[in-house]
Formats: sequence, C-alpha cells, structure tokens
Amino acid sequence: MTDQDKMRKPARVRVAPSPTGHMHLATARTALYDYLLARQTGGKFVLRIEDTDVRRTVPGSEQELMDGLRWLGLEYDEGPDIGGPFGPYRQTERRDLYLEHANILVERGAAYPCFCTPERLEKMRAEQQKQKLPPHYDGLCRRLDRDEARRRVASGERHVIRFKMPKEGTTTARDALRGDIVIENKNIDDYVILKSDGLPTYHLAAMVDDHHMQITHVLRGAEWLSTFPLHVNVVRAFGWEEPEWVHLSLFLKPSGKGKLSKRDASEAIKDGYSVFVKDLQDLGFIPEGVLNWIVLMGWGVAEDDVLTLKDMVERFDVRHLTASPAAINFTKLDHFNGTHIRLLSDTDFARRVRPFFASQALPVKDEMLERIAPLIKERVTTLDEAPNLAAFFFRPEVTPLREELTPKGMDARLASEILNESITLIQALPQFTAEAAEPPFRQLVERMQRSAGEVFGVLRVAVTGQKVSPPLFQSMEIVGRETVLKRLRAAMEILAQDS
RNA sequence: GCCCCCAUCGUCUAGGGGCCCAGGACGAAGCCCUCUCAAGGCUUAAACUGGAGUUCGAAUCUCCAUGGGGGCACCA
Repeated sequence: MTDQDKMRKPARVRVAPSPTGHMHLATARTALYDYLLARQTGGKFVLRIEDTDVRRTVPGSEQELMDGLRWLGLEYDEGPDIGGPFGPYRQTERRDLYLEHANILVERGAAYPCFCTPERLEKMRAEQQKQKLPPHYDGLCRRLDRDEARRRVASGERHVIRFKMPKEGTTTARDALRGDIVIENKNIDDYVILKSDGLPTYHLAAMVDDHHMQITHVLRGAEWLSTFPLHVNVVRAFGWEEPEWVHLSLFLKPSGKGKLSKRDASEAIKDGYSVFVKDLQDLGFIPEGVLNWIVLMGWGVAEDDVLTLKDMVERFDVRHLTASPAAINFTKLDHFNGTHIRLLSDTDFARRVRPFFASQALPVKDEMLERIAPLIKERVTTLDEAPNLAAFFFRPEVTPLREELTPKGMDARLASEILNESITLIQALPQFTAEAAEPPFRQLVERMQRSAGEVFGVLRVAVTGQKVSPPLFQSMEIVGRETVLKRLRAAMEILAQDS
C-alpha cells in the first residue's frame, strides 16, 4: 500500500443485488471488491436490496444473499436486517423518495410523463425493427404540451415518467478502468425511470440511493456500461456529485464463449461445481477458497497468489482491476480450495467437515475427527470428499472385497499369511502407535521377501476396506488395536471362503 | 441492424516505451519423494490477434482491420 492509498478518504461502497434468485458468483465478487475497498480505507460496506421489480422477486432470496455474504466473511456495516444511518435499505421501502425525485426532474423539464400503452410501444418497436431502425421511443409524449400532460396526470391517467435525453451533443462519462466513454446523445433512448406502478426503474432508484447513501464508489458489472451515459445524465440533472464509477469485467462461461447462462449453471452442478454461492457451500467449498478464486478473476497479482482476506485488504487496488471479461475456471477453484483447506488448523478443519460426516449419518466423535484431520486435510479438495476417505474410522466394521485383498500378484494364501503374521506382530507390540508399529512391519516385509506396497496394500484393504486411504500406520493407530485386530481376522475369514 | 466495451500461454493474469528472446498461477507432461491416494520439491512445453504508423527503440502509444463480449424492456 502506498502512502497515498493510506491517506485515501474512507470509501462508502454498496453491493446492490436484486432478490430474484440464487446469489451468483458475480455478486459475490462485487461484494468482495466493495468490502476490500471499504476495509482498506476505513469506510463502510453497505448492502442494499434492489427489489423494485416486484414480479421477479423470489421469496427467500434476500435471506440467501445475506447468509451468503456472511458465510463468505463479508460482513456488511449497513443493510436491511441490521439497519444503519441511511436506511431503509430495501428499495420498495423507499418509494416515496423516488416519486419525489421523479417529480423534481419533471418540474425541471428533465423528464416527462408518458401515457403510451405497452401495446403501442410494442407496435412501434416492431415497426422500427422492420425498417432496421434502432428501437427507441419515438418521443410522442415528449412533444406533449406540458399543461395538458399535467392535467392528464392529475386526472389519474396511467403513465410512466421518462428521462428526457438531450437529442444533440455527446455525453462523456468517466470509468475508473476505461477512462472517458463518449457517446452521442441521440443513441440513448428516453428511458422509463418511474414505472406505472409508481416504483422506479434501476436508472432512477440506484442514482437516488447512491446519492442519498453517500456512496463514493460504484462498483457494478460491465453490463451497465451501455446505460452508463444515461446514469451520468440523471445524476447531473439533479446537480449531484458523481461517485467514482467502476465497471467490473463480466464472467464468461468456462469455454470463454458468452456469458454465464442458466443452462451453464445446471451443467456445472453436474460436475460438482456451481455459480451459486449456496451450492458451493453445500459442495464442500470453503469461503477462503472461493474468495481467493474470485478475487483473481478481474484482478491480478504478480506472484504469491494464495491470499487471505487480510492479504487482499492490504494489496487490493481498484485501479488495478482488469477491464476484459474472464472465463470462469472451476479447476482453479479446486486448487484454491484445497490450498486453503490445508492452511486450516486441525481443530478448524474438524469443525468444518463435521456436517459432511453428519449428513452421511456417520457416528462422528469430535475427538477422533480432530485426530484424523491432519491425515485427510491434505487429501481433499472439497470438504464433502472427507467422509469417503475417512468413514472407516467411524464405522463399527468395514467390508473389504475379496478381490481387493488379492490384487494381481497376490493369492489368498499369501494374503492370509500376511494378515496372520500381522496379527501376531500387533499383539506383540508394547505400544500400538504408528511409530512403534512401522519398524517391525518393515521387517516383516523383508522376511516375507515381498514389496512394502504389496504387504501394506493387503493390510490397508483389511483395515480400511478401501484401496485408497490415509497413511496406514497412522490410520491403524487411530482406529485402535482391538478394532484393527478384529478387522484383520474378519478379512482372513473372507479369504478363507471359497471364491 | 445500431451503440458501447475488450484483446498477453488452453484458462486467470503480471506488464504503463528500453529492466521482456515476456514473469506468476491453474491445467498438462516428465522426474524426485513414497505403503495407496494426495500433498510437497524440481523441470519442460505453452502467449504479446493482424496491419499500418509514432519513436533510436513498442506487448506497452495512435489509427484501421479482425475477433470476442455486452446492451438496445414499465428487468436489474
């Protein structure tokens, strides 16, 4: 961090999702960048719910948003459930404010009521398409006499409010990553800013709220770039100071072709991935991994790319964000998740995998979970893999397969002999620890003139019921002498049966 | 169709005129370690979209082309 950064004044930033479905990765990333900027400057991170499209609002999604942010560790300072000095933080609860502001614009001649019906607009657009013209509002009500318009509004006629874009000249809007964006005003439509249900559209609501909530930096997706000049015009029509605008790069589907769609979402989940935060949690990803993954999609560091939230706060710089779209790469998520799992303390790891054992109806004991933690920590990329690897620790008995006890180069007689010798050996051990058990077992391998892989392989299958497991001797120690003996004898019985 | 944005290894990226025959990470390949699987260590392959400028010098600046992406709702 440079001295200049340290002296930067506290930023007020907001993440402003719509409660219309599951919390998406892109929302998480915007929230993360917001959070980093706020923490870095000693500012505030605000959650605002943009629920002005009542029809699209999905019950429960607001809660999912809040839960998701907290799960990620992105605690917001102001929001609908915790309040704050600039509330309310749900747009439907601020409707009077928008109405008032729409009226200010109308009075200033910067906006006008429009009485056109949806049917007329649809016909108009169809006609324009046919003539290969840009589908824009034709300005019928823009030309209406103001007094007449006022009378019709007063009489209760159904209408919307449109923003009156200048027909001449250009608008220059400044994006922090792209510099000045210049567009000819005639290319911008007279957008509806207040709908006939009295609720605002994004174009009004977001501008009004960002101003009143004293937002200093607006971080949002690049899909807003095309209406950016409109927004700048709205802000200027009010005479307000503009925030710093930062349009974040879009996420592309893993192939890099096109942005993420609903169908990609269902494809991903089949492979054990998801673009939704809640799913990621259920799939066994940990917040540290997810955060590290998304923070680097749109931002880069020269080296040392394993970052904790604390590291990110220290090193983040909005001006170093990338403007180009990024294809999401789930393999990289695996990598970061595995890396951060290994960074967890045994106690922390045990606490976090617990639910995944519990959901498999395994009788987990916390004490044992913590002992096996170091053994499985480095063998999983997601928490949900842990039960597969370590269920044998908790099961009363395991069921080794005969063919796995006798892989190629091994017959039942030899396998039985190994098991039998092992039983004798284990019984003779003064202490049943990995340390004490390994040397005599190595001697056994030599005596039998087999390879360690062969001998330990048979034992592994007998003790764990698996061909792949954590290290044998440490596993046996945790399973315990009596249980190990019992399992070895059971394996011998399986071998004794005719195949 | 119109408008806007973007362009470095397969992917995410570092790079801001000479430090770059381009660095890191994921993934891939190989080797080492090794009781399985991992983890870890080492190594290798892999990119400046093209063309014109500007300049002593361009991955870096300008223009054009091409490619990719986004938008064109009383959705956000």
